[in-house]
Amino acid sequence: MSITGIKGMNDILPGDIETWQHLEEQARKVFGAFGYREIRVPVAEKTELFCRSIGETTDIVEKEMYTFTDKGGTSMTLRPEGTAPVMRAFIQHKLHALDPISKLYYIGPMFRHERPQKGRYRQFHQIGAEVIGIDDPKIDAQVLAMLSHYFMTTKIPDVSLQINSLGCPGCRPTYREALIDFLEQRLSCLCADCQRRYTSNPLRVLDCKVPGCKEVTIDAPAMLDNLCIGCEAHFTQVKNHLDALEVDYTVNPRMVRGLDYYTRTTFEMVTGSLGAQNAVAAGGRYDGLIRDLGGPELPGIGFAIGLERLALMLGEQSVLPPRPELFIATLGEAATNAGFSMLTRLQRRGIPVEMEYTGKSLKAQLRRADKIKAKRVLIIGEDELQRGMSQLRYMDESRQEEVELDSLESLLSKEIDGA
RNA sequence: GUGGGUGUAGCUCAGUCGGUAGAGCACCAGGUUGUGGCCCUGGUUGUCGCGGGUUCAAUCCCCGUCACUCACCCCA
Repeated sequence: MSITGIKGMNDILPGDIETWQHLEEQARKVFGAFGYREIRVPVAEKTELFCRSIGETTDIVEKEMYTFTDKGGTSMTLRPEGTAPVMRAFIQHKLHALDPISKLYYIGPMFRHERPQKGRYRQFHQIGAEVIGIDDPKIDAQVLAMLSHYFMTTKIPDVSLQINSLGCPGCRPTYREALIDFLEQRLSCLCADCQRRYTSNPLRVLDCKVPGCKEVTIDAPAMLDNLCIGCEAHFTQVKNHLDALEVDYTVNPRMVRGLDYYTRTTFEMVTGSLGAQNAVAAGGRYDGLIRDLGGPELPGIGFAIGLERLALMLGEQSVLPPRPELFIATLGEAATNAGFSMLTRLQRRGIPVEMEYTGKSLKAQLRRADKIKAKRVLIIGEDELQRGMSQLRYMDESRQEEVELDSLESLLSKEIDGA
């Protein structure tokens, strides 16, 4: 039995990779325009970083982390998400001392030991963005405007933005108590999962899909009705700015987050076309995280986009691979050697050129040229070579003309640059 | 961690009410002693996921196992 890859960790092959490159290029372009710069951090961190940031009692920390001890006895973990490592780097290198405002983005793999299914894998990829140092509601709106714009430019179909506010350490505990009181009276009506959630994470009961639970919680107190004055004002302004920027959204008062560090504004980009995995991007504000990790008292907001999910939505092979500008077909050893030199010369000029190396029939060479969708084919035969000529065939138009070998390079350069 | 589905050619799948397998696509060659896409002809490729059981005989039935997949939980 040959060796196979690890469950839930996938290869991205040529043919699919073009879609990924497109998604990444668009992100660099869009995020760059909004003033974000890339940061690269390691895939592994000390385990403690994730325990402290994500929350000890979250599913991620309790059962989904790839944690191991290295030879020096340090407990390390393959990052399950990107925000905590970026904040760690931000604090460690004191980036706030250089500039009070940081806008950062990252692209890379994350790891969670879950049971794989459609759109959910053990190694998955995220594009994330973070803004540190601004708590103005305008930045919340701008982050959402950028996220929406990214989805628009990448032509991801059927997504909608949902927003909510989770309050702050001032108002959330009060609300939580009120919710627990409400649920306590109706505990027997809740599903088994929700009875468990009641103690572990009561807010999650609001997010339950079981019809019975939905019915019970229909009259439950909502976070949005219990925000403190500051959070209330912040959320209102976020909505006003979103309206002004013409960003479409709906308020979903039941949206909850899986990570403990979120405060105030939270949001998800959701779709109906991915089965159970309806979130393709998610994020929110985390005003206490940097301080909790031992850094300065600075607010932050950010999001992460799930690349596998976007690629699934766009469809495999949705982005075509680049076409070779030229395919060199030759007949006879002398012509083949001349063609091989020509091939390398053109490639050094940066022009994508291919040829057939193994002396097959002209028919076979043209078949291959057609298969790889070469735009042109250069045919060099014995007699042409002696006259210093060649046939340049334009495949899409099924026509060809005789050109001097010496003038080919300049001709090609002109045609390709002119296009 | 729990439950369902599926494992036959590189891919998508058919099939044998138990007698060791086929199609389409793909690939290769020829039809055109030097010209692609369409068409025609021919050709290559399989431990029928793995292990055990029943049987004269198992790819097919039974048991186990592994893999993939979807869903629950949770999440990007």
